[in-house]
Amino acid sequence: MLFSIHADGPVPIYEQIVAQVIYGVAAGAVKVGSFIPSVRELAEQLLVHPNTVARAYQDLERLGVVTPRRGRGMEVTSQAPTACRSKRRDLVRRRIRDALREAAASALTPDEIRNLVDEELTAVNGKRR
Amino acid sequence: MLFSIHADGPVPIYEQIVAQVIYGVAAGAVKVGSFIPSVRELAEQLLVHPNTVARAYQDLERLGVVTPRRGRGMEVTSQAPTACRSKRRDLVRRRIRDALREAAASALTPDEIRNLVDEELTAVNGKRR
Amino acid sequence: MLFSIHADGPVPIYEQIVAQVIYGVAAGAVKVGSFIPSVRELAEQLLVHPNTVARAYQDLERLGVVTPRRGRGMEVTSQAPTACRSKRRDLVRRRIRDALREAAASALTPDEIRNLVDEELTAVNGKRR
Amino acid sequence: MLFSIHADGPVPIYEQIVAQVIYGVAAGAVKVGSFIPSVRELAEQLLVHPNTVARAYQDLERLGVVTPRRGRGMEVTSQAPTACRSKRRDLVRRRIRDALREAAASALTPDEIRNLVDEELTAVNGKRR
DNA sequence: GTGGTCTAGACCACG
DNA sequence: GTGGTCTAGACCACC
Repeated sequence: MLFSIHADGPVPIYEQIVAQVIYGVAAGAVKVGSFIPSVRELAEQLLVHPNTVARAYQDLERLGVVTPRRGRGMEVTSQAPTACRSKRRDLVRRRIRDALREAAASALTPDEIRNLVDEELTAVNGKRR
Repeated sequence: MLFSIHADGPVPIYEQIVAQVIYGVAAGAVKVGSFIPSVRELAEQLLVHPNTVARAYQDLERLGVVTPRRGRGMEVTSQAPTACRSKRRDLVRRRIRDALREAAASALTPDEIRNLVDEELTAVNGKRR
Repeated sequence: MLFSIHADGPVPIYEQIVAQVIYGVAAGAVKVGSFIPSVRELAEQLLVHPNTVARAYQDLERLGVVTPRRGRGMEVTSQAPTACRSKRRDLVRRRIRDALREAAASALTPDEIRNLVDEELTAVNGKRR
Repeated sequence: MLFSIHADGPVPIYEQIVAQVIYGVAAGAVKVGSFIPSVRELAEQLLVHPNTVARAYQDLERLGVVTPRRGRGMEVTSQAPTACRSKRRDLVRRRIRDALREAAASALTPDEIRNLVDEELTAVNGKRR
C-alpha cells in the first residue's frame, strides 16, 4: 500500500488517506480480510500526526470499508470492494461533473470545452504510460 | 448581470461572485466602462453578507478587472475582456485537469474515465440546449 | 437547550452531545432552521474542550441533523425532525433489545425478567413525575 | 459448557466469557467442584487470544466463582451458585435500568417506551420457545 | 501491540 | 464571530 500525501493544497490530509484506501481497495490492491497499516505506523510513514490518521480510519469505518479488530487493527470488510468501486466511481464522476458544469457556466463554447478536455485527457494518459 | 449563488457547497461565495463577474466580462455580457453593482446592492440581491461581496470586489480589483471610481462604484477596465478570457480559460482548465488527475489516481482505466467524461459532457451540453 | 453531561462513565462525551441534540430535535424542543449553540459556546457551557463539541457536531452533520452555515453556525435541517424521531426510536429500541437479550441469555425465567422490567419501569416513570 | 462469543460489538470478549460462566453456574449447568476449561483450551475453542481468556478467569477468581487448583485448573467454588445468581440478577437489572433511563431521557412518552419494551419482550421470548 | 477519547492550543478560511 | 484542520501528547480499554 503506497500513499502519496500532499500536506499543502486544499484537500485535507485525512481525506487524501481515505480516498487512497478506497482506491486501493477498489483496484484490488488491498484484499478483503487484510489489515491496513496501524494508525501509528501510517502516521510515522506519512510524517503526520496519529490523530490525523485516526480520523481517516474513523471515516473509513463509517463507510463500512474497514472494521476495527480490537488489539489487532483495522480489517478490510467483505463488502469493501463493492462499496469502494461504487464510491470511487461516485467521487470521480462528481469531480468531472463539477468541472464540466463550471466550464459550461463560464460561457465557453462546447467546442472549446471539448478541446480543453481532450488536451487534459491526453496529458493525463501520457503520464500513466 | 445575473448571479446564481450556492451558499452551501464547497465553493466559497466570494469565489463564485468573482468567477461570475469574470465569466460575464469574458462572454461580453459586461461591457468595458460599465459599472458592476455596488457592494450593498449586490449583497442585498444575493442575500449574502456585504463583507463577502466586498472581498470578491477586492479580488476583482486586484485582478485588474474593475477599478474603483470614487463615489460612483467599480468600473470595468479596458483590459478586463482580455484578462477575463485568459483567466476564464485558466480556471476551467485547472478544474478539468484536477478532476482528470483524480480520475487517473483512482486507478480507473483510461476507458472508464473517458466514458465518464463523455457521459457528463453530453449531460452538460444537454442542459445548455 | 439543556445539556447534562456525565464526563465519567462509559459513554463518550461527544456521543452524549449527539444523543441529546437528537432527542431535543425529536421532542420538538429544537426547531428547524434554528441554530444549535456554537462550538465554543457549548464547550464553555459544558466545561469540555471545543474539539469534543466539534466532533459531536461533525457526527450530527453526517447524520443530516444540522448543516454548517459558514460564519454563522450549525443550522437544524428540514429533515432533522423526521430523522431524529426515527433515530431516537432506533437508539432506544436497540438498547432495550440488547438488555432483554442479555436477560434471556442469562437463563433467567421470562417471569423473572418481566418482574425486573416492571420494577425498573415504574422506577423510571416515578422519576419523571 | 457452550460459549457464544461476538468478537465485534461493543462488549469486550473477556466480559462475555465472564458473564457466560456466571450464567452457567447460576442456571445450574456448571456444577460446584467441576472444572471450567483451561485457558488454552477455551482460547482455541473460541478463536480468541489466550490473554483474553486469562483475564476473564482472573475476574472470575476475583469474584470467588472459581479457584485455581495447581496443575488441574479452575474449580467452581461452593459459594459460586449463590454468588452467581446474585450477580446475574445485578447484571441484568443494571442493563435494563440503563436502557430504560436512556429511554426516559429521550423524551419518548411512557406509553411509547412501554410499547417498545413489550415488543422486544415478546420478540425475545419468542426466540426462546 | 491496537484503536478510542480527551485536552490543549495553533492556524486557517469564511462571513 | 463561525467551523475545519492539524499537531501534540496524555490516558484508557482491549488483545
